[in-house]
Formats: sequence, structure tokens, C-alpha cells
Amino acid sequence: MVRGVRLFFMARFPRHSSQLCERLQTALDLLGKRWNGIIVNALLAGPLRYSQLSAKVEVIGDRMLSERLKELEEHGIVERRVIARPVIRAEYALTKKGRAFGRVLGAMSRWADEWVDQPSLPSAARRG
Amino acid sequence: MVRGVRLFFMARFPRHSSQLCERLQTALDLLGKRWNGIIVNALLAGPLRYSQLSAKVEVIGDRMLSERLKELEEHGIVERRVIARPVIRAEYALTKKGRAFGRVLGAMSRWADEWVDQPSLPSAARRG
DNA sequence: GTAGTTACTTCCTTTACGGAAGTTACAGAT
DNA sequence: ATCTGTAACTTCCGTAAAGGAAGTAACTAC
Repeated sequence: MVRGVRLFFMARFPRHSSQLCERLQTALDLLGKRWNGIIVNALLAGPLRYSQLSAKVEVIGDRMLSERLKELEEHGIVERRVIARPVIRAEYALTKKGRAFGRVLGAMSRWADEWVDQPSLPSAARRG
Repeated sequence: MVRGVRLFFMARFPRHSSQLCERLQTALDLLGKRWNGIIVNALLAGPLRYSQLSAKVEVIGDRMLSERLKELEEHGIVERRVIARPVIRAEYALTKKGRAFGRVLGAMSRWADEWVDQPSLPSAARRG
């Protein structure tokens, strides 16, 4: 079997339903990817360096964080700036598109405040 | 088979950052799971039977759809009703919690309309 | 030179996804 | 009664994505 054949980029985006809004589905592909929401949320308060971001979203490993940031950058949601000032550092900031996405997270935050009441008990649902 | 052992779902990733809002992270766990957003979105227009839902969100296979519906039900977002009228059928409807989530999808939809303009080209970012 | 920090990348194992096929229940046709 | 068909799932199994430990390169402080 041909096993080394890595598809050029990925086969995850061409899977959209013709019955539903394309753009929404594209947006959902983005937020529907694990960690992306949290990363954008963490950056809403302001730009962060890689290590700061890593500390803030403490649950994401380096490998994932790096990968997700690259994707978010490709999607124009996050901007990467290299600072060579005293020491070489990388800083990540939201673009206009990324900040606009904050409204979505804001809506989700409000929903979560109203409907999610298990801050430490993630078992089954408790009748919302 | 044992059917009640589905609580493993959330138990797999109880890892939330202490630096960020718990509820938001729980909500993101939910939407951050592939297909959940699309399923809820598809049900926003009204209840659907399994086969209808499957046809509407045509990209999700039976295995996934079934699994996701079960999870959404456990989280109190979707309600499953069995109809034995003429033939036995299952119908899925959003709960109050689920319909409230529609606002999040609405916000995402608006964001998508404004910022996502590549319905078929998911390469690098354009503008932003 | 040695140790430490930053920003990643590589390697490898575990978990999740995806599709085909199988299953159970019932209804209508033959 | 058997045969075909639909609905609603479930099981199998191979592939893709996630997670973590360790490695790397550039630089700085000791």
C-alpha cells in the first residue's frame, strides 16, 4: 500500500454540506478545530509571546500550539511578529479578522455563563 | 452491550487552563468537537429525524452522527424523541439550551459572512 | 565552557475520525 | 411466508490527528 503519500495539504476542508452555508461551515472548520477557540480567546486581551501564550493556555503542548498558530496565521486571524530587540522573540497578535472573531467568543462566553454550570464536574449533562 | 458507559466522553480531557474561564472552555470543548456546530445549526430550523438530519448534513457519516447526537443529548443540547406512530422513528430536536446556542452560531454566521470569502479556497489568508 | 531561556521541530504512541458493512425492527409486495 | 426496502443505529478496521517527551538553534548570563 502507498503509505507515504501525504496529501498535499489536507482532506478536511472539502467536506462541506451543500445544504448549509459554506462560510459558516468554513468558520466551523476553524473553530471546530480543537484549541483554536482557546488560543484566540487568550490573545483577545492583547499580544503575547510564544512562552506567555503557552503559559496562559497551559493545556496545549508545544507541538499543537505551534501548529495551530501557524494555521491561524494562514487564515489571517493571528499575526506573528518577530522581535530581535534584546533577544530574538516571537509575538502573536490578533488581526482585525481575529479581533472580530472575539464577538463570536463573546457570544459563546455569555452562553456558557448562562448554560454551563459544571466548573469542575464534566460528567453527563444536567438538564439545561 | 453496556450502553451507560458513555461518560468517558468528557473524562478524556479534563484538562482546562486555570488561567481562562472554565465555562468557556467547557463550551469550547463542545463546539471544538468536529461536527457539533453543524449538527446544532442544522437543527435550528426545526426537529429532524435521523435520516433527514443525515441528509442535511451530508458530510457526516452514520457512525459520527450517531455518536455526536448521543453526546449532544448528554449535554442537554439535543433531545431525542422516539415516535412509534406508523413506524418507529427517532426525532431530534434542540432543547432550550440548544436553541440558546443558536445565538453563538448566529454570531459566527455573521462573522463568517463578513470575513470568510473563500468558499473553496482554504489556502493562505487574504486580507486581515 | 556550562547552564538556562526561547521558540520551535522531530519522533513516536495514543486517541479520534471515517467509511463500509452488519444489525434489528417493521412494512409492503409477491 | 419469504423477499425487498427503509429507518436507525452499531461494529470493524484502517487512517488521520492529537499529545507528549526529547531534541535543536540562537543567544545570554555565569
